[in-house]
Amino acid sequence: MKLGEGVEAAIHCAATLASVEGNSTIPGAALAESFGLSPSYLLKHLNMLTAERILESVPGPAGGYRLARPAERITLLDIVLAVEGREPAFRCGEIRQRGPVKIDASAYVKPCGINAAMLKAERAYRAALAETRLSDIVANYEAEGDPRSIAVSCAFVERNQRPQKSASAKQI
Amino acid sequence: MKLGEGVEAAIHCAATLASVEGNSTIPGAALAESFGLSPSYLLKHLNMLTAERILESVPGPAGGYRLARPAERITLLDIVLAVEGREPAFRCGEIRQRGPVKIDASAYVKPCGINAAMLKAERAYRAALAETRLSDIVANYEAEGDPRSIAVSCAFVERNQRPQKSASAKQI
DNA sequence: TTTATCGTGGATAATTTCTATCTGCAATAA
DNA sequence: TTATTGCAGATAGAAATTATCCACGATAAA
Repeated sequence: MKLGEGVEAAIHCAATLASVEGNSTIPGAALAESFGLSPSYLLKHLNMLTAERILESVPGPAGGYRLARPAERITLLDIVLAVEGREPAFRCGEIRQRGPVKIDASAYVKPCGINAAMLKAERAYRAALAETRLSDIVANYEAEGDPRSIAVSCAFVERNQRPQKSASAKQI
Repeated sequence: MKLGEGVEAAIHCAATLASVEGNSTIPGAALAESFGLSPSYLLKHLNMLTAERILESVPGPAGGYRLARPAERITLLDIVLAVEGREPAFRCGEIRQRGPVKIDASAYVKPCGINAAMLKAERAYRAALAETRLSDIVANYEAEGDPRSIAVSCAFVERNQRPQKSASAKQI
């Protein structure tokens, strides 16, 4: 069981974007630099977040990314599913049926109990992720984070956010 | 987020071994054949289960594998951790510190809030897995599984289980 | 004692997934 | 128009997973 490291980057970017004012945006390249990540690859993850309507992108010079809705309505589950995909971690290969003794497929119509138990656990996992909102992450960081680290973050946002004229963004 | 397919095989094997009588064993090759898996690779997973004291192995011509303790005291979590390892799915790479703006490391002594939230979710996942015992899986299968499928399983165990003289098994 | 069966561990290869980069294209503010 | 930015696709490298093979030690049965 493993999560791609893109998840961490995606959450950090979303948390950063939660701090921009109004409908301002931050360019993807700036986000990549602030986390020491390769821009090309980070954009892949940002695109996935955009495709899932978690971020909005504004093209053109002065463009960039911003949250598609308030941080109170974005959960960690939203972000994890956008980056990692919606498929469950456990996929039943129905190896029960793969042995040498072949019987009618109708004997396997009932879902495998093992699969059910694994999916139940994954529901618990997703439920826990769904309980944490992006705004909780930001609030906790602002309340308990080190002042020096917060100062760096605020300075970064100040320096890179770009106000947008209208609320227009990419409509898919 | 993904689980290796060895997990499914491991759980099925453990469930099968839960049906053998007394201290009898089943050879790994027989288990592999019954699930249509490559023997060489399945044995790797069985070895991990053995190393984690979930299975016991008996060498020699009449040897094989059996549960190391009653199915009531084996949970899905035991098996998943044995096969997939104990490391959490989310590993915080502390990308907060990787940007161009370097400040003292003491600013990052507090654990990342994102990491805490992800680990909390994983605890929920593991707790759910720990609630399901191997005996539950077997009982559910015997109660609700298709009779034809159960007949095949029982016949397989009958055909391949091998009584052992003593309770001796590999002592690591 | 000999032999055949079985588990163990290491080495190795094939396959897939993840990570990373590059390039051309579309959109848009200046 | 021009420069900046996001977007999509192709591609390649790295790493993990999956799979196979072989030599070895242990052991029950002949």
